[in-house]
Amino acid sequence: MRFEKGHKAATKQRIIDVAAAKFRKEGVAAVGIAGLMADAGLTHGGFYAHFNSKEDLVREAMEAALDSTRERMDRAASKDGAGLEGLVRRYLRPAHRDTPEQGCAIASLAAEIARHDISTRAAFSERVLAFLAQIAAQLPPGMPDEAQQSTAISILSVMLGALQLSRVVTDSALSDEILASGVDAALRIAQTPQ
Amino acid sequence: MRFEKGHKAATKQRIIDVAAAKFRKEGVAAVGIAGLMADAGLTHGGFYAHFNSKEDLVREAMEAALDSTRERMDRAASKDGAGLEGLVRRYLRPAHRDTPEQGCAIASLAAEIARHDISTRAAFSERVLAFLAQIAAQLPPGMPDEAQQSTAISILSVMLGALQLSRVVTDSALSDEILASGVDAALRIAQTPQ
DNA sequence: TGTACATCAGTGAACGCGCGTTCACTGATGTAC
DNA sequence: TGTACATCAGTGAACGCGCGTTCACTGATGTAC
Repeated sequence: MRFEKGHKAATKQRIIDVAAAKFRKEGVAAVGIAGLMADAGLTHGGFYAHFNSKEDLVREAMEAALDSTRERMDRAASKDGAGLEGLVRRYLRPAHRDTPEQGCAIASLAAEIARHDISTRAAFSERVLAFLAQIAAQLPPGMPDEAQQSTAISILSVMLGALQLSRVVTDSALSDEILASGVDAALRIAQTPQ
Repeated sequence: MRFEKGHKAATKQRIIDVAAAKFRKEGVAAVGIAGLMADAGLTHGGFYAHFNSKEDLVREAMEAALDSTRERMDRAASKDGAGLEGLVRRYLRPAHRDTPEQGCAIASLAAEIARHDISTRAAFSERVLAFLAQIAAQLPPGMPDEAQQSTAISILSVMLGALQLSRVVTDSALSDEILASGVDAALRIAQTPQ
């Protein structure tokens, strides 16, 4: 063979990683195959040796992005027993707002993915459920199961909404205030009995 | 003149209305000038008699969309003294989830607009502030000003986040649950003292 | 009142460009003899 | 050990198409004489 064993798989992973960053930063529709492949150090023709279509890459890149964000959130919650507060503060910090290319793909892509194929949305949904389970695991003990699910949904909603608002507004003081308000609200939702 | 007085202004308004719906339904990047003009009953060449660029239309259509949504929310809050609960329930009802083309452009377009020109984002910001003021006006009396602003931000965040989540998940029971959880959380945020 | 001309919203061909996708080809390596 | 061939990841030209934008033109009307 021309290439060492595992070379093709490594190339595919590189394309996925580049795509996961570009999609989050620029939006799926704004990213072209040629530019993407160039960023991965390849020419566009080789793309279809790795993926059947752009939509296939969208699904795989979005899965990779969401999995990596969830792992980061897990670490933020575990570190020093920081729990839900650690997770929420990590999610709603300025560094996350300012680096969407490494950030949560729900915040950067949910509205766009909602207009994609059902199969892409299904894969997205699966990851949303994983996020919800992760948040639920950090809730105060003694909460009934349905209340846990509902509370986790509300916390994820406020995190998403606040991150997006903080990214779109042009007043940086307001943007910071949005992040801070999101943290407060998320923690209050976790504490308030249903 | 070939056309009655006000004809050109009416045509421009028609283009804006069509664009406001298409952008919200399909995303800005996915909407082309030619298709847009065809939907307005015109040919694409005439577009630049009304707008300097697509970006100009994006700004105007987004403004129109946000203003109309805010008016609807105002009516929902005023009707029968429904207040904040009326507003939130209207925002997070299945009909809103299912008709993004007539719905809130913050939910459908915030992430995409965050990647646009600063001037488009500034116009967007202005409307976000108007939404926040509108929500603040519905909060229980006696809340300090900063708490009002912070609470309004959190309520808007949870409404946005929940609407987007409800649109992207593929399980319709979960989607309904997300809307219901969003309503609960928004109302609890309004009631909880800071 | 009748004719010539000015106006201008809208038309449609054309511009260069990038899109997603296909495909014949390249060329460095491993394998067969 | 040396040569011929098979493999296959990656290349780059080409496909039809739609993009945003420009521009010479149309043609129905209002105005000037």
